[in-house]
Amino acid sequence: MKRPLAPSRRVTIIDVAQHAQVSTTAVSKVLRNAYGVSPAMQAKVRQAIAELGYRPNAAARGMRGQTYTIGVMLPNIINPFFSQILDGLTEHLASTDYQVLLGPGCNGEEAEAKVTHAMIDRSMDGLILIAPVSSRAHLDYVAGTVPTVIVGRHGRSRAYDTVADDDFTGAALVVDHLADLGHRRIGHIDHGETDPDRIAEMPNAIRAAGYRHAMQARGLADHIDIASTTYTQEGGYLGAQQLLARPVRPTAIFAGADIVAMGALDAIDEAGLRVPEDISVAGYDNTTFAAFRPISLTSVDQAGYQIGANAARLLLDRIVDRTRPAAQVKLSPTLVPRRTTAPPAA
Amino acid sequence: MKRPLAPSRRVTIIDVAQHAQVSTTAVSKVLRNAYGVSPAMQAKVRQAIAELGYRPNAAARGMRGQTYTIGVMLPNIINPFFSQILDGLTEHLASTDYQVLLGPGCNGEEAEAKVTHAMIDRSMDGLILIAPVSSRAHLDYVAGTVPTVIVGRHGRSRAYDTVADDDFTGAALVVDHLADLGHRRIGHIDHGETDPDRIAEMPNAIRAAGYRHAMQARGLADHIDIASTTYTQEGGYLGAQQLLARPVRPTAIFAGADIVAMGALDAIDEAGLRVPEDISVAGYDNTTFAAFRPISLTSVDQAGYQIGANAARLLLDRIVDRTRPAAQVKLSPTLVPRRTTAPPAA
DNA sequence: ATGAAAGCGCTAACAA
DNA sequence: TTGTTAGCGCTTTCAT
Repeated sequence: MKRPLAPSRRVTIIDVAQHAQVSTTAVSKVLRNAYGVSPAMQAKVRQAIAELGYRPNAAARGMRGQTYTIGVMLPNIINPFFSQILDGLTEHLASTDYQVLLGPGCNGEEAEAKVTHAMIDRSMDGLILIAPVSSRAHLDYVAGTVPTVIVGRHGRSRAYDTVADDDFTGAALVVDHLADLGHRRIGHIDHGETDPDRIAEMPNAIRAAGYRHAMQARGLADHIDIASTTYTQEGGYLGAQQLLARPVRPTAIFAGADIVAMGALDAIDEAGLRVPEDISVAGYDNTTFAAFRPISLTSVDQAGYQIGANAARLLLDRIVDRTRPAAQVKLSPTLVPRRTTAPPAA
Repeated sequence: MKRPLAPSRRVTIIDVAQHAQVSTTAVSKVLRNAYGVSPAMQAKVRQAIAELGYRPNAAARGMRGQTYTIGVMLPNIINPFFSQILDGLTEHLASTDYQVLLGPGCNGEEAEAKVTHAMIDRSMDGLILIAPVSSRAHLDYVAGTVPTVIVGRHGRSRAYDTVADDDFTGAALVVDHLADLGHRRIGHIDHGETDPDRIAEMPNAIRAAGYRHAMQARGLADHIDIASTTYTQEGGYLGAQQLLARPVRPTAIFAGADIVAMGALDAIDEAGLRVPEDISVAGYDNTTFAAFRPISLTSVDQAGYQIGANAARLLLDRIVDRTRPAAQVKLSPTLVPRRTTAPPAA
């Protein structure tokens, strides 16, 4: 650690300029790969930067130009699906000058507002909001203030781009898989939604709609049976209890999320039933634990990595041109059959 | 969204000052709860702030004073243990003016350096580094630049505070649990470490040392058997394969992390053995999935929430007084027995 | 208790 | 192509 002994004042653009015998403007231009710098100048400046170990002060840059920071808001950090999105994002941004910073575990509109405001206050160059629950009004406000991409929500807006997996099709994949196995009484555990905006936009609502539609398409309209709880383990437990208490029990349960399926397994085990012999169970999200051998849960894999990569691409585009028309990217999920689904007992 | 039709320039401290008929200095003081403002001034300014919907520009604040931002570096976002730490952190910081931003999924020294630099470049007021793998030199450099707390690493330094769980004791909890059940041949799967600094500081190395020590303390020194791989599912798989191939097989495996235990279960299942009838398995971290019914893994719970809360407290202290002596907080883990451990076959 | 004014490090407009 | 200069929005002396 070679450092001057002086009370280490941080190296500034002025130090670099003096060291390289050029103007600060020149240094600034080199930093931003801006137009109008001779190769000789480039070399001189880069060398000075390296020699002094200079790093630009992001706050100062932010006062005039960009901060080279992209904010990503996540609903929580435990869902591995988000981790995949993040991988796609960071990998796509790795070759750029942008740094990704995450807004931590928020749930509910208030927390989301706090995080989005914090990011705007910090002059971030662009925002990626993953599965936000905020109102349309808030999303429009955010997108009106800073380039924004919304991930995992189906509503479209002129103000922001969206990237989402096709949850409607994903639900159909599950229904078809179970129906192909011979199931007819296929129940669904849903995350209940009452707000009309949300019913139109939130993935959980789309999955429920996809379930209904697919059941009809398979001629199983009479067997549509939804337990409306929440996308939590507890919700899965309660939802499965409801479904198991029906006069005629379903032979398969489509849980709207893997974590919901975990709760369902609890209830099924408590009821003394076996999976998949007595009842099949499928989840959604293909979370890491779905693949663990003792669980081996049939699930739907969202193209997390691609979602992230697309979001990054759209955001960079929009930072360059804030006026281009909003884009909607929809990606296709795939079914991952495992050992929790099997033909129904004869 | 009532906003002026003008190309919405952001409200600044000058707008507030004019609106409240006071100086910008006064507004600044109110913002920072600084000394020397009359109640009347307070009221006037606060009202103006509310009426204009003013929010301070963090970049501008950072140029002279604080950014009110705390950076948290996480090794990855999928480990639920980190999520608990984060809960403790954010809850402790919720009542303050500080905003937490996360540095995303890094693995390896290079990525850690990138994130820590990015946080320093953005003038963050304090950093919390969770389970960093960087060299002591880099940690000292970071801590010398900005108030820093290191979480989950056992080395101490004058430059930074540390918060860690007592992995040595945690490993003993597992060994004692298994020995109490009657096991003698207890194998361990380790994340191999060669660097001397790391062997002294990294949790995995401490766990291995704790395992050795506890085995000796129970008079089982002859049965110490470590498969040195990595803390991954793959590492667990390979490690268990090694242990199962011994001339005399262990009756219990202590995996250094829950994810490692998942890999071990794969290998055990492949070998046609049952858990816990033929072999017991214990993990470490008490990750969310350990509690899922099909897994039900005996594990060690680290006091994640407390770790986070302590880290936040120490950091705030240090931001106030950068010269106070460094503190080391060590918290106690607890064993969570579940269904993967049982007495050995007779 | 209050305010005027300097300046943090950088970028952008403009001059040369 | 290069350099000069004026701020960006805030905090911090330092007067008053």
